[in-house]
Formats: sequence, structure tokens, C-alpha cells
Amino acid sequence: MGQGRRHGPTIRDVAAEAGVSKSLVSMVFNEDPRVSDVRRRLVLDAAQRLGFSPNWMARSLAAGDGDFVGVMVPDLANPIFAEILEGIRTELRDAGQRTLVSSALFTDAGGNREFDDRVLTVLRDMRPSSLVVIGSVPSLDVVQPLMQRVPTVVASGTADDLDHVCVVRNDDVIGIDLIVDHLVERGHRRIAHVGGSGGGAAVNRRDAYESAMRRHRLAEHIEVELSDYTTERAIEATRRLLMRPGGSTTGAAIKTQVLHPDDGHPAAIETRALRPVGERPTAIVAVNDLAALGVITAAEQLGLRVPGDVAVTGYDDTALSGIDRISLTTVDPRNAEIARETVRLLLDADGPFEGHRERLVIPRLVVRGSTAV
Amino acid sequence: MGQGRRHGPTIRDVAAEAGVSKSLVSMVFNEDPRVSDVRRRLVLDAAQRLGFSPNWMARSLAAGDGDFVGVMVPDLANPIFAEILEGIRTELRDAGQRTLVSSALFTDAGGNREFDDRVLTVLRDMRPSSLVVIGSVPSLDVVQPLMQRVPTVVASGTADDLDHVCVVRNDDVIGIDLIVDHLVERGHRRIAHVGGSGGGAAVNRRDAYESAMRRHRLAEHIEVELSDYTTERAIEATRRLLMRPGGSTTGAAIKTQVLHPDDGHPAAIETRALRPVGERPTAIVAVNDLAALGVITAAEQLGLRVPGDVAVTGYDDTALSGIDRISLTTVDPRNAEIARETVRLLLDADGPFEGHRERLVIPRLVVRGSTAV
DNA sequence: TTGAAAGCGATACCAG
DNA sequence: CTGGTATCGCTTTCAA
Repeated sequence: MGQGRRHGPTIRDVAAEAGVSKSLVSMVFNEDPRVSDVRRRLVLDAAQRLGFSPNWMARSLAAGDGDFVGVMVPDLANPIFAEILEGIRTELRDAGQRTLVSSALFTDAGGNREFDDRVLTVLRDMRPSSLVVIGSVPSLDVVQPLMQRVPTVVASGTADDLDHVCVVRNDDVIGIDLIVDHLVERGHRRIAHVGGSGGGAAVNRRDAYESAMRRHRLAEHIEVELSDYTTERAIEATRRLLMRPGGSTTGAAIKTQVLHPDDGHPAAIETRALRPVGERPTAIVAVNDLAALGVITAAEQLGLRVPGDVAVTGYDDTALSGIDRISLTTVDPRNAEIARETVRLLLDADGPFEGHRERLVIPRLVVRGSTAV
Repeated sequence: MGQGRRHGPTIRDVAAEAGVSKSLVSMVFNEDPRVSDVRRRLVLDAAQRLGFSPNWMARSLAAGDGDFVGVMVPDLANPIFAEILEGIRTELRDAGQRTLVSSALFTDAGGNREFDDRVLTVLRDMRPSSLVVIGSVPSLDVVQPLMQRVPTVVASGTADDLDHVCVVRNDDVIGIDLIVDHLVERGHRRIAHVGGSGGGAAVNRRDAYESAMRRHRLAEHIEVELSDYTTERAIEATRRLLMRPGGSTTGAAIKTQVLHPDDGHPAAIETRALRPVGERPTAIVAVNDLAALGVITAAEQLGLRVPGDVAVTGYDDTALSGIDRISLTTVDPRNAEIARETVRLLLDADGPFEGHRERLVIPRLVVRGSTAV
């Protein structure tokens, strides 16, 4: 029977306890200005006594609006998204807004990362008053119905051509320009790029790299070795980049120690051909910090010194790059600013966005040891 | 009026479209075995045509049970929690369970990390059929009412004395034992510890360190310098540990370059007193990888080589420790196993847990360069 | 089997 | 300010 008070007190209980009507209780918890202070205290005390707190589901269901900002972070593994998340959450809280954040990624049997669209379903049903997506979502069209109803902003991700969305991200063109300018200034001419694959920012950065090179009249030295955002792919790409194509023995033959991944001891000695100094890039621009790490690792395994023989740059200014032993020159995308702008847009909006807008934050160069002269 | 189809199709629409009653539609979506195949197809087709999907809130509200596992991750900034989360999500999915994960932390104006208990409210209202907390929550008592209703497990965190909870974590005593045994085996006797503060695992690990030292009859060399899990605190602790107390000049005077955090260039030269070799620890056990990084950084800034002058160990086996330039000997807490065990407990439970249980996973030593001989 | 009616917990509108 | 009533979208008896 309904007697079993299985789920805590309801407004009816509070109303009874306070000796008022259920409507009054509802109004009190909705901060309706029309209730008298006396009544308010009466209700609040009763609620306190009963340990009552309004049921959020029932509220959204009835009101047709959950009155909170829904935040989706597909990829929690990426520390920069966690950073942006905290920024947004903080800004939102300062603005007196409630937030509900949810993750949506999992790894399947094959080790592939998949997207759980049920999370979107829940979010939709909860009727958030606005939506934030941090990073890129595999299939943003699942959110499409939601985006048409509430203002939606994608922070630090891409959502090409998608309507009713505002994208806030750092300006990759400026960031890469800063990097290339810096390298050129330090005397580099043979500047290569490791990246270009993995979607979103990767393409922007690759294009920006090529433009910057042309701007410096270094078009002939443009060289892109494909890699995604991971250290592993970057290691492979860098090996391709630094060694003679096809492993030919024309270049200077060098010994390379391949370290065993588990114990750090030499597992094998490779003798392969490095590209000769005159043909080899003296600087490598990686698509992000993680990839830059791969570049450094690969270069050093090939016996090259960083930055002595080859300079390396990253992107994102993750905690990693600030470590003494890494000391990576990189670009700070200014995530705090991205978070701030995201929240500002959300608060200013009083309805779904029209068309597709973009808001670019100006990044900043962070010079460290990996490009020292 | 209600005509504005503001929120997508409902079961009523589907019922009308299919020419059946709303109840039937509900039963179909709840996989009630009593509906005939003909009717089922009829309903399913109609739903398909209308793009209908059942509203999760309304369902939880009416059914009094959301039929999903609620996962809370207070601290998304820590990569090991993200790792466990993905593991749990994957296991749960393989078991055919829906998951809703939510974060609950934000940084306030003062830079302190605060806990947003409203998230717990939502979770409670959604009526999850079970609950997972990844890591430690500041105030677990907020969840208390929930824990009494549904099976709750804390993965990789602590919840001392808390009732109706099962804790799954790695066995810190075994982990630290492995570390200390390894160091002793490599000839170290003056082994110090950096950690002990920050709650939860920190205390366990400190105690385990002291026990292990005593077991090896090295009680006289026990030395703990307080630090939490962060690189910054660890740097400070390590400086205290390696320098003469009070900055006296009795020890060998050495020059230390303090690098400017922004550009990696020397900002100042400190001349302070290092503890003499005979008194200084030859190995430092850090509470976790991040702290170990601080230990390495501080040691090297003081002119010591790692592992040449001092060996360093971490804990957690984060991606960081595997990097060539870091190559940190550490302990793998076997997060995948923790995730697996967590889900197993949840699925086996058919009601809230009784008392306070703990499930310990046996960790594994990962030897790398930072303790090389 | 199926369909009608009574909630789940709260909001919203209405006349009193 | 008050109650009563309709509603939100779905589940769940319980007759038919």
C-alpha cells in the first residue's frame, strides 16, 4: 500500500505538518515572492523537521523545465576537459545556477571508445534549461532535438555546420602561428608537423601550420607526418619522420636502443638509418602535448637530443608540459577564459541560438626548455 | 494550450497512432511477456514512425525505481578515477546495465575544491537501483539515506566505519611492502617517505611504510616528511627532507638553480646546505606518482641525480610514470580489477549491504628507471 | 490479453 | 493567500 513511506516525505506531508496547503509549500520552495514571512518560516520549519527536500524529477516533469544547466563531458580521460569542466562549474555556481554534469564514454571489448547515447536521453528527459558539451561528441545529432529547444554551447570542441549551437574554443590558427613564429625566430627553417589526424582541432592546426610556413616563405620545408592526439601514434610518426624512408642505409647509421616498456631496460638494439642533418627537420610542431611527448620519446630513442638536435613544441599547456624533466614549449589555450565565455553566452541567451556561431579565445605562447637555443 | 507538442511524442501519441491503449504501449517498452507479437509490432512500428522514446524521469517517478546504476565521481581531475570510471562503465554495459555518471566537484573563489551535494539530491530523486562512488567523497553522509535503500560500493576510496557500504580498493600495505622490499633489495637502507597527509590512502601508505621499515629492521631510518598528493607539496617536503634543518651551513654547500616557472630559465641561484651523504636518504617513497614527480623535481633542482644520488618511487602507475623521461618505479593498483570487482558486487547484491565490508585488490610492482642501480 | 483508472511528486491555474 | 483540479509521462493494479 501507499503507506510504506518508501521514499521520504512529500509536499503533502510538509503541508500537513505545517498546517497549510500543498500549494503554499510548493510556492515557498519556488521562492514565490507572494508568500508572507510568517508562512514561509512555518513551512520551512516543518520541512526541516521532516527532512524534506523537493523531488527534482517530479519538479522537472511538472514544470517542463529542470532549471539547471546540463553539462556533458564525453572524454573524461583528457585532463584539459576536466579543467574546463571545473571552470564552467565554478562560473555557473557563482551565477547561482545549478549544474548536472554527466559523462558518456566507455571502452568496449575491442578497446574502442564508444559513446553512450542513453546519457543524452536522460539529459533530454531531465529538461535542462541549457546545455554545454565539453569537447567533441561523436554524434552531435543525437542532441539535435535538445539544441533546438535550449541554448547549447560546445566548449573546446568542434561542431561544424551544426545549427543552433555556439562553439567556444581557442584560436588554433593564432596558436600555431605563435609556435611557428617562435621557432623561426630561434633560427629554425626545417620545421615539420606531427598531427593532422583525429578530427577537429587537428585539421585546423595542420592547416595553420602550412599557412604559417608559407607566410615565412618556408613552403618547401613543409612536411606533415600523420598522427592523432596520442603519444603512441606520435612516436610512430616521428620515427617515420626522422628516419630514411624505407629504412634505407644512405644516411648516417646509428644505433638505437629500444627500451623495454615495462622495466626501462634495453630490450633490443636497432641499427637504422637516420636522415642526414641537412635533410632532417630541426624542429617538430606536435598537434598537442601528448603527441609532443611521443615526439620527444621517439627522437631520444633515436639518439637525438631535445632541444639540441631537434626542438619540439606541444599544444594545450597541460600539467605535463610544466614538469622540469619535460619542460615543453607549448600553447596555453586559456581554458579558464573559455569556461568564462561559455557561461557568459549561456546566461545571456534567452532561447536557443540561431544558426552556427563561433567564439574564439586568443591563446598564449608558453616558452620552455624544449625549444631552448 | 497543451497542443504545442513541446516535448516530443508520448505514449498517448503512440497509442493513438497504433490504435491501442496507452497501457499496452507501456507494457511493450517494459518488455512485458504478456503482449502478443502482433500488438508488439504494431506499437513498435508506431513508436518508430513518431520517433518516440520513453521519458526516463516519468518512468522513475512512476515506477519508484530508475533501473540504472548511479555513478558519482567527485574528482574528475585525477586520471586514475577516470580510468576506473571507464572500467566500471564498460563492465556494467556488458552486464546490460544502464549507467548514469555524474561529477560533483568544483573549485570555489579561493581555489578550494568544494563538493556540490545537490548532485546527490538529483541522484537520489532519480532512484538508481544501485550506487557507485569513485574515490573519496568529503561528506558521504549526504548519501547515507540512499545507501540504506540500494547497494552502494565505494571504488578506490575510503569510507571508514560507514554502514551499508562496501569498499573496493587496492591493498596499500601490500603495495608499499613491494616498494620497500624492492628498494632494500637494491641496497637502500636510508629510505624516507614523502606523504602521509591528504586523507584516505595517504595514512594507510604512511603506516605501511613504517611497518615495512621495521620489518626490515630499519626502524632507525624511518623518516616521514608530510605532503599531500600534489606535486607542489611534495616539492616542498622534499626540500625539507634533503636540506639541513633550518638551512644551516654544516653540510656541503651547493648551488641550486631555481628555474623560472614560465620560461624555464634560471631565475635565481640559491646556495643552501644539502644534508651530507651519510645522513641523507638514498631512496624516497612518495605517496603517489604526482608527489613522486615533485620529489624528482626538487631533488634535481638541488643538484642531485635520480636515481644516481637518490632513488624515487611513486604509486598508481599513471600514464606519467611510463614516460621515458620520467620512467618512474611505481605500483599498479590494478584499476581494471577494481572496476570488475565493483560491478560483480553490485550485480550479486539484491539489497543494501549490511555493515561495512572491504574488498582488497592485490597490487603489482612496476619497476622502472627511477630505482635503477 | 487488454484497457480504464488510480497514482508517483510536484507545478499551475482557478475561483473563493 | 487558499484549496481544488488538471497536467506532466509513465507504471500499475484490477476488472472486463
